[in-house]
Amino acid sequence: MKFSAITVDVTSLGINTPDGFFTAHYSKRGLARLDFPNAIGEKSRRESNGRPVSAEMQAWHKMTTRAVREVLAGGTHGELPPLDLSAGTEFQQSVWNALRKIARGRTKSYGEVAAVIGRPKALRAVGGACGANPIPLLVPCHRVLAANHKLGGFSGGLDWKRKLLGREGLEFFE
DNA sequence: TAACATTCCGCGC
DNA sequence: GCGCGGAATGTTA
Repeated sequence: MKFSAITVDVTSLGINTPDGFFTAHYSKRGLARLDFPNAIGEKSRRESNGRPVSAEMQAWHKMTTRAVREVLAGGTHGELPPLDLSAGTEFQQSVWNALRKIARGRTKSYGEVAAVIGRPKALRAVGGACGANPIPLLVPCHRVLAANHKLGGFSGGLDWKRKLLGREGLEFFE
């Protein structure tokens, strides 16, 4: 089931946090992507395209900003803007949906997540879906560990995963 | 077809 | 217990 990429104009807005400058991308449907500060050429960090941002989008960005800061501080995020997950396949969306149900400070293994969505043997694919997750932090892909309670991997860098888990109170990973 | 952010089993240490 | 090698596994580009 594929959906060839439609071109949707997205607006990029920055989020300044004690941990760096995140970038949020919004489509008409909601928050479509969230980028870590990290990284490689720190791509485009331009704020919107010069054009005024709609009131609705400003409201979304306000929620996103607050949510990101709260998560970084180790708390629970409050209200979130609508998430635009239309970029993912159905399988990926069901995985991301399952991830959102993991409470703060809790973890699941890739196998458990696979079982939750009714495909116990697709555990390997769950890993792939996590890697494709466009909205880390808000979709807590960092709470998924390997079965033996090992870290597994993380797109944004394993140090992030450790840091986030540590701030949620899992002292094991400090 | 060839990757994988997996997991399980059997080794040897 | 820990680490390594190898095999089976579902989804994706």
